[in-house]
Amino acid sequence: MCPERISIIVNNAINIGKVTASGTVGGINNASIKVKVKVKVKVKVKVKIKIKIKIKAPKLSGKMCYSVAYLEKKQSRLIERYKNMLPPEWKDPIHPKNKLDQLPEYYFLSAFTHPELPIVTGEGIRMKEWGLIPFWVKDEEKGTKIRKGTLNAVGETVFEKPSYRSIIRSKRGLLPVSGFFEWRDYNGKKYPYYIRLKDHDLFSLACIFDSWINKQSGEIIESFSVMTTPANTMMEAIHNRKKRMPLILSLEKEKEWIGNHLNEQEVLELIKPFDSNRMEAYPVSRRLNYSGNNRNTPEAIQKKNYPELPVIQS
DNA sequence: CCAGACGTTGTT
DNA sequence: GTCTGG
DNA sequence: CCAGACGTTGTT
DNA sequence: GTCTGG
Repeated sequence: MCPERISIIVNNAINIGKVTASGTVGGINNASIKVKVKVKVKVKVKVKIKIKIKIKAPKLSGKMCYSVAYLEKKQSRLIERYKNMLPPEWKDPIHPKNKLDQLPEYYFLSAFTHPELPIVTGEGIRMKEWGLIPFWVKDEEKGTKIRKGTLNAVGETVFEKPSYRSIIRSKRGLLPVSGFFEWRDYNGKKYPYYIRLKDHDLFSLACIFDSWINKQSGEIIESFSVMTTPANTMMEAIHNRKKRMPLILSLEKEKEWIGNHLNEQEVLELIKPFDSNRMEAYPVSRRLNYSGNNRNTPEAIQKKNYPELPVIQS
């Protein structure tokens, strides 16, 4: 129940002590507690002590999804892929609303550059920037700051976080990708892996999105965050102590996710690791480790053999 | 009451 | 170790 | 996530 | 916008 040791420092024997300690608390590993102590001296010997204890559960830490490949150039293919969940007018690929025809192929895109990508929503496919700016952000400076940390949204806590808790109920979307990248830490070296589905088709990363209005300029920024969930066995093997992966939705679940009649429980039901058996992964060039390089080249998804690296199976 | 945070990751 | 930039 | 920097002064 | 800490 109690941390292994707590030290209390009392200043001048009158008031204060503020202590932090960590250990196992109530069965929670690595929980940290903050103890605030108020001491009132009554007589020479008698002391009244007030202790307030706050237990903070450890953060769910996670490895994440910060880079993807998007290799589908043709908007018609994209629309075809998602047509059973798009509004009727979207079933016609030449409808004037469709302005996605200039999409290049993206071999490697880093979320940290806030790329603009097509997001499938209940209203259709809309371009949005990666790195969510919550609607309540006051100014551009704050928005720039906050979006560096909203590239991903932890599935288990998404109904609690101020940045996400309201939009998770109504603004859910899909980021179509060809694959994504994760780094494996082996003998102190970082090896990037390209991960995709065995069928090599486009698949969907679940995301949530928001609109932000710049009050100064009137500009509207549409942005999104990719959901994450605990890793499946393959993603765990790509090691990294983090044990997380992006939320991949199966074909059947895609439509449900972007629909607007799910309650909290039903949304949480969808936030589950994807089946390892349907995924594959292989190492790629360590050139991807350097953001100074132009990483958006076909080499990014080319398999590279590292003799020292044990193979990972799905 | 007001001011400030609001996110992710990382680590021994 | 910890922060910043990509 | 990764790599790379990590200080001060002066100036417009 | 809404919660937390002071």
